[in-house]
Amino acid sequence: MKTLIVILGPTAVGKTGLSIEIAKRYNAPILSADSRQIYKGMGIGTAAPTDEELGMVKHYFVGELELTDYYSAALYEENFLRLSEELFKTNDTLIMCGGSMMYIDAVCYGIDEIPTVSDEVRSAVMRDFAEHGLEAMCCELRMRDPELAEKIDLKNHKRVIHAIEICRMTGTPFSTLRTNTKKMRPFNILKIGLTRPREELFSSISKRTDKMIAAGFESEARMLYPLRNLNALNTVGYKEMFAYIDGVYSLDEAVEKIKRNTRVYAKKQITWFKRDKRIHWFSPYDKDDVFIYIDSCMPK
RNA sequence: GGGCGAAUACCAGAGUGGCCAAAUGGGGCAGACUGUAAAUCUGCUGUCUUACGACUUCGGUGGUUCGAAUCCAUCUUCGCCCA
Repeated sequence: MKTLIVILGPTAVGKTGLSIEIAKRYNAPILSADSRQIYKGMGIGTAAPTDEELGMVKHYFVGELELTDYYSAALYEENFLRLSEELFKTNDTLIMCGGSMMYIDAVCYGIDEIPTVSDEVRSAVMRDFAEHGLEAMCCELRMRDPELAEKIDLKNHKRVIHAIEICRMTGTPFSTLRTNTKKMRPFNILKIGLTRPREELFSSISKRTDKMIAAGFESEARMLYPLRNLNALNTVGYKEMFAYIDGVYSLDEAVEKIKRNTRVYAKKQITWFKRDKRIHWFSPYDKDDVFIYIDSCMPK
């Protein structure tokens, strides 16, 4: 039986380091589960594995996409499953490492089949939203899919807009496409969550941010600045650096904002992962405990 | 030594007799989440497990008043100015 070891946890907790050690020990490649490290040119700001680290263990899904590429959790699921099937032919163990909650869940539990929204529909909906506002969109949603309108957060324009996109796209209510069923995978999944006391995590975030700056984050951001409107760059770290380049913040202010927004992000990750009872939690310092746990779960 | 000003919840900072447990911002906490998710959105933030409720607060103390964060006296601390 094949095994996928999932290393997850909030940002800056120490996933990369531990995943490499586990990878070496089990002679397994690492499949990153990070919605931003997957893009090219964002290595510093996303704290992606360094060239040295990439040299130690074969990594996938790191620095592969162009910033202009469309991507989503569903695409990730598809790509991941195809790749893992291939890799499992020669490996008993694969490692997934990352903190993108939805990507991890898409692979572990599956995500419903929903057609990709065409550019025409998307821009038409966006235009309507810009012209008529959120309330009008909510009205449309109540008409097209009353069931969903009851369920989703109508103050969250992203949700409302997407729901309408799907309804218009398919001609059927979005809710009929949501099966809410968990898919089975042809491999074992072992979820290792890394966690540390809040204060420690926050100080780690602070230190890592300072390191990014020292490592040349500003010039990386300046390089990407012309592309700042791309979704891939609607990302903690880059947003604040772009505001600094625009003169909205001083560098110090930008750094403070980055630290704060990274803390917020880490909290959201923690909140999400809390729900998943299949995760076994460890301190990143207790490597031996992690190894013992993995060994005890490995089929032999 | 003298004069003036300030002291408000974790921080900053409004409030200058009742509508004040006290605006607003920051920070913090909690939550939602099925297609760009490091996105987007929500709630809480004096204490009392929940509150239409109760209790304790606005530097300290003592007053005035039916009623004080708001007025008076005094003390303490800080800032500025004159010596």
